[in-house]
Amino acid sequence: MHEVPRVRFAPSPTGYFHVGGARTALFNWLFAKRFGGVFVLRIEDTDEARNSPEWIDGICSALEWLKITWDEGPFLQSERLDLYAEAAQSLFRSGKAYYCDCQRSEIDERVRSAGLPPGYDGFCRDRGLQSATGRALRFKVPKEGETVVDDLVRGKVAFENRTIDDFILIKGNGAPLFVLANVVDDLDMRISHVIRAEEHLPTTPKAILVYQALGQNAPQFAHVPVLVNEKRQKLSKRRDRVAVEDYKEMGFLPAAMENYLVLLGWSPGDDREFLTRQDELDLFSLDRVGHSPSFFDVTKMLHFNKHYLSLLSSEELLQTALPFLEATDFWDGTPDQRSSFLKLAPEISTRIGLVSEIPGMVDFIFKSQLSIDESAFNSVTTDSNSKKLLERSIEVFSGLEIFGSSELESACRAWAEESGLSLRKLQAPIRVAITGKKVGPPLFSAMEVLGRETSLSRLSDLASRLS
RNA sequence: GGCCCCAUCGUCUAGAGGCCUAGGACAUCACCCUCUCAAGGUGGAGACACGGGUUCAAAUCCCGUUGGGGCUGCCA
Repeated sequence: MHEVPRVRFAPSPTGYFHVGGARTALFNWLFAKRFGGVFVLRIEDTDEARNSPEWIDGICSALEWLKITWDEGPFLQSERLDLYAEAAQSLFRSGKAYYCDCQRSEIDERVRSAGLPPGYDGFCRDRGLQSATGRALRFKVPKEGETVVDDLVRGKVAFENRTIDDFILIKGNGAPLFVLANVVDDLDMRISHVIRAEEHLPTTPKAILVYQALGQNAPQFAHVPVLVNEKRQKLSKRRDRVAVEDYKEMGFLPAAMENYLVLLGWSPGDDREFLTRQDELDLFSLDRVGHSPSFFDVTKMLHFNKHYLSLLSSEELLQTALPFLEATDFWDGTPDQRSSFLKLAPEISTRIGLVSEIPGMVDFIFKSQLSIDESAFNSVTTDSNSKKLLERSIEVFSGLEIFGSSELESACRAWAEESGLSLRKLQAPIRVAITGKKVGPPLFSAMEVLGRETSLSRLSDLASRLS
């Protein structure tokens, strides 16, 4: 490569930022950064009817969340309309494009009665129409020959020109269609590699034809496979859960999402799966991108999330948990609360799959009034020994010099020994009394964090509720 | 309908003619570990869509079939 690559990510702001878009952006970013290149962010908002400016912020913040940074942009196509108009005029003047006043219904009618395949029939191709309001500008596709896309991931893909309709360059309202806008911008922004989803492959010969008509060289293309749902259909905003924002709110870590996404359609070639950003940078290449669509499997992404969660330090876990804690009614972020959280953090990081599970895992420490799960409470009441065990536990724990997890544990083990009960059995009602749940972080650590006074009072609280 | 793409365990994939009795990971099952639950460990089940070629040899190359998907818009 003689020059540093310049790539672009060009989403259209028609909804929440899509996981498929995130993967495309990531591939672009990795490709550019691996070779010291430039990543351009461009917003394709030429269709007024479908775009909404508020989605742009969402796209940018999702990219930032994933640490996919752009070097140039965001450029808005809506602010570059004169550039497209200029290119369109030059195409018209050189006879490479023509004006058309056909309505869709007229075209359909003609095509249907002539028994032609759906598409434009070239009705205005030789009518010599001049520019007028409401008239669209169409590209005059050569009748002969073929246009070859030399794709970096799929190889050469040939399209016969006669199968390509005279497509629209400028709409009747004067706005450009994406093919034109894309070509003009990619030229203007000196884009060297267009890396995008496979769904764009069929429109690529059109773009190439426009480059040729403009007397310019086309960039290199690389079409990466699409992401599909469980029915193997392209992920869609309407029917599938695709918003990056949603996954963030569910409690996925950006590093986990990135690691999962990079493996969708690409692999490093060996058995490694956990990859750091640096690994990805060292290893990513377009020739290792696969050719078939990948199912976006949240279950596997959850596995990556667990892994990255378990890697966090206590302080990091607190930081990532904060937005979720602050949404609860028991967290007020006092130094005491923070230090309690930090003490228990190592015990919870391997017990959660999502950051959003953290509040439910630690609430018992912070709630002044413990609520006991119905099923947990039932499990205690159905065991006739529970009350005795709880009362005895108070005696055992009260005698402790130090209320620490190892002291609590040894005391329980000794008690289990003398009573002939298993530790498993013995701790069950205590756990419910302390945490209000049947499962949770290790009991003795939980009690240590909670402290002697609160622990003992919770034990007697539950004991007194039993007959 | 036309054009184009794709095809290895349920899923993500490794595999670029002999290393394949097809490897790994997720999910799943069993066991171990264990104060609950996780985590971790060990093991099990589980795939080259089909049919023809080419070749001494094919998951790998070619053709076809089947299946899936995308595009076919004055959306991107």
